[in-house]
Amino acid sequence: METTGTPRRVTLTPAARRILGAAARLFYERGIHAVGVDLIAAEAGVTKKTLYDRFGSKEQIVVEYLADRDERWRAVLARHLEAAGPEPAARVLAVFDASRAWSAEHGAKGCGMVNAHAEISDPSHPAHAVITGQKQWMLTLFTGLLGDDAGDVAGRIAPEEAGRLGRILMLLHEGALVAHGLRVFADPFVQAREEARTLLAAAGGAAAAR
Amino acid sequence: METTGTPRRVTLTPAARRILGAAARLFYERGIHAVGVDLIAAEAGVTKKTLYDRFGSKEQIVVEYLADRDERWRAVLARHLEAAGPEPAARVLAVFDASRAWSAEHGAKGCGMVNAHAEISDPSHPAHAVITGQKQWMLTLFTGLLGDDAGDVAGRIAPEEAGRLGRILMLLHEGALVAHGLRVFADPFVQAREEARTLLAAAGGAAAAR
DNA sequence: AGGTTGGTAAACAGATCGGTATACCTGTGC
DNA sequence: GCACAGGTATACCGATCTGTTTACCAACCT
Repeated sequence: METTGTPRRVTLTPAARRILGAAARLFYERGIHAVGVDLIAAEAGVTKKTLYDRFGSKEQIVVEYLADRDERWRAVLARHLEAAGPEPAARVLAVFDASRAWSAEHGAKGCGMVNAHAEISDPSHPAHAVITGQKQWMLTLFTGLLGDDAGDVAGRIAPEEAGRLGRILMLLHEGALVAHGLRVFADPFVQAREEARTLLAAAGGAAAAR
Repeated sequence: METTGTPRRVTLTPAARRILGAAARLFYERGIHAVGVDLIAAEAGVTKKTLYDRFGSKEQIVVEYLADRDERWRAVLARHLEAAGPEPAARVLAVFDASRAWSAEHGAKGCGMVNAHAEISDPSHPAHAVITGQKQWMLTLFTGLLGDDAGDVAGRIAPEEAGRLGRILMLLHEGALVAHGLRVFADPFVQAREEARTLLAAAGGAAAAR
């Protein structure tokens, strides 16, 4: 599973790192349009000139923010997947565990990609590809965990069934992100994980019986 | 099922109606912060003075936009529920049908409430209550359709099970809204509806067997 | 010794933001 | 006959927006 994209268009000097850190926090908490570059510079303890020397434009900071957030999420996810072992069911459940841990620390307002998408109308905006890219990647992850990437392990299921089940898992996962961000009810990731477990047990049972 | 809230803080003169219509379209398509009052007034064919005479502030237009969108969604939903008849399972599936129809016409960018929430950081903002109110109402709807509101019809299930299943349906529904808005895959409402049907069949079967 | 890199400090530019003010017009109800 | 509600048209306000400019400084690499 390669970590595609993110060729890092910007050299991350110490100041640039502080800018990106401040921007990430502010963009996520208050929204992209609501945060000005002056505020980002002030919070990073940096002058506006430095900010524009490093990033060139606010738009570029937005792209870098999203790409960086995606990268950090995938790193957290990779750790959970590694700890889960080779069984498809365990690996799928590990995704929900990873999301629960991630959201507890960085997800008080739900999915940063979905939130950014709400503020970006232009589909040709470079951030748009980062956003939809992550969602596509997550869908491929779910279906891949159940099908192709499962290898010859017990619990692997047929491709068409992996596609269908992967999409359902995707819906549960996205729903949990929203429910968490809007505090619809407590512990949505646990709820989603439990449902995923039931689904996998049925599918795995059927696969084992086949 | 009462349509609570929305006491309409504003007298809807013809001009005000055009303002609200233009604001609704622009806010949803481009985001709230990205749209200025000058643009709203211009699109509505109205002067800024009229706009401020009717609504008093942009914030008020935002609140009215969300409350109105919520109201119109509930009207569409009510029609679908009415056509579905008294059986809980049919009524739950009707929610997904309603969302599919609604999203095909007004949902190209996903859930307007979730998108607005992404732009509003202040929890004391009057729009915040409208947003979380709708989500809570939807959760109550799902659990109610399966439990209390089901009356003495066949297919009614135990309260704790209605709560659990209602939350799962909520996750599927929110996930489908996101998947639709970000075009993660085709026809997410159909996918969610199919899964809901499977879940309801299992729960209803268990209830019937009890 | 000297150029390059990564900074600070601070002023500035042009546009746009939400919101207000003044003057004038028109239909309706009493 | 006349006030009033609901408008148009237009100019204006201070604040904030993204982005630029000029001047100076310290560290590092050759």
